[in-house]
Amino acid sequence: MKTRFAPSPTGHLHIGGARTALFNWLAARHAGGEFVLRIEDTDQERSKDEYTRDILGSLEWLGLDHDGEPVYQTQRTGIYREYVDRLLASDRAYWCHCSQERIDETRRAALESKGKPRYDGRCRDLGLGPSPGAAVRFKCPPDGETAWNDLIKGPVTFQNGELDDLVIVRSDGLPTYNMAVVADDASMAITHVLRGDDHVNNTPRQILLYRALGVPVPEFGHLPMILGGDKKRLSKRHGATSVLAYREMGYLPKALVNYLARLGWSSGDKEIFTLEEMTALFSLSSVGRSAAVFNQDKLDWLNSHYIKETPADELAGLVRPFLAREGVGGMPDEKLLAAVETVRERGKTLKEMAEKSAFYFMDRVALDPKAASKLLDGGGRAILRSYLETLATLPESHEAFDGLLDRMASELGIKKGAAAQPLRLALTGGTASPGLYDILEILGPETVRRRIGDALDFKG
RNA sequence: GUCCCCAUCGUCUAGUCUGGUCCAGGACGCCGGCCUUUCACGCCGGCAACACCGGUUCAAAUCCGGUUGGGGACGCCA
Repeated sequence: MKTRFAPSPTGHLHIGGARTALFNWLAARHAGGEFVLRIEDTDQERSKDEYTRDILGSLEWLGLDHDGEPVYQTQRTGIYREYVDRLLASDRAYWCHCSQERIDETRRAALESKGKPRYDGRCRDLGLGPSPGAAVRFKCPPDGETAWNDLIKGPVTFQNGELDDLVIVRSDGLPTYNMAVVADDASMAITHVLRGDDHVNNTPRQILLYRALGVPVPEFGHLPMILGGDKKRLSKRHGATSVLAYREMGYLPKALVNYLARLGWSSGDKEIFTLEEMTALFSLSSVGRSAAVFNQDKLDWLNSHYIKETPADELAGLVRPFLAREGVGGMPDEKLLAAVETVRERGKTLKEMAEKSAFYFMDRVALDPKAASKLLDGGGRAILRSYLETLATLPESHEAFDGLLDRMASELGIKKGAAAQPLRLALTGGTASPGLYDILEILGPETVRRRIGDALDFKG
């Protein structure tokens, strides 16, 4: 088995493309076959190198390695020329001199009369030759039907009469998508073409092209679309769609891959999969046929799961750049590690973890005004002063802090929670945080004293 | 408009091929409780679906037909 992922570098690699790549990768790896990458850059207008880099970087981040070097369509024009010549020579294609205006007009008229917009075949039997501005069209059989057994959808049939004579070489000499894909997949010996559902209606045209060329037709499998919450095809207006945007938001590649795999594919009740497990279990026959709605809550859950599993030192290294974005850095590894551990179960993303742990590393924390006005009244300040006194007598160890809250509460005759909140506010600036004993230990006596002092000085 | 495809909890899905074991299972989310120094984590419990109509059959989520709904495609873009 040989599969390929063939994105066009006209935008960032998005969620849908990533899943297509993943399924191609899984199918190939499961079968011990090859997975190759082909950059479909024949659209001179919109293709950009930065997008190619984005696609390559995204796949690498996801851990989807490809065999061999990526193939670029713009470097294969000789191959296309060869295939087109064969079609021309065998009278399966012809030169078309129709102007863009005439074609547009025909289409407009067809749409107006509620028909299917299609080329009327004016140049089909004119025996025209090449000329500047001319295009080459494929002679589509007017009768009969073209069918295939889709690996995911099952049997699909199209009446050839529905198809028209598609352009296979544009007037600029470059092949169009359908021609290039067929020439490439044929010459690269691709055995299984797995792509988005939006390509089903290209498939009969391509099969016709394969047959006209007299080359083996590969197997086809069309993956259901990924939709947004409104059940419309996932797009920018649904929020982040590019793979790298998810990296920026603090998602782990394992989580994204796991999520994407479960979008359309399943293996019984299993939800958590490593790439290795997916590879072992993957089967196109267990890929669903209906479109799936992208659900970030579930992605978040998976991300939390993988965050919980990540070894401490690795996790600390992953959070560090996010902390830098929060404006803190230069902390010793040991302190970073301890701090990150306290937020490991409190953040759904690396970004959230950084946000929740930044207070450890700031010179001064800004007190949440609402909480301050509520907690730093006379009583609250008295509690803080008690902490100052008590803490001064304590050795700086976690064991020493043990039970501190209980002692303070009984000493002051208040509830444990009431004793904790003013201190939490002073130390972290807010009312929700990791455990106070951990914070006391990580912050150290000097910082603790200073922050309590700052809170006592706070003027609402 | 034409063509193609799809249809189980709010969402992802198991079950559909090989009808009965499914008054439909799991997961996310949601709700309630427990734990608790806050927030989380964790644990326990709960709500929640076979789109509709006909047919076949002793029996249908599962097979057939239709309806409705949804998606996709109709480029010298890919």
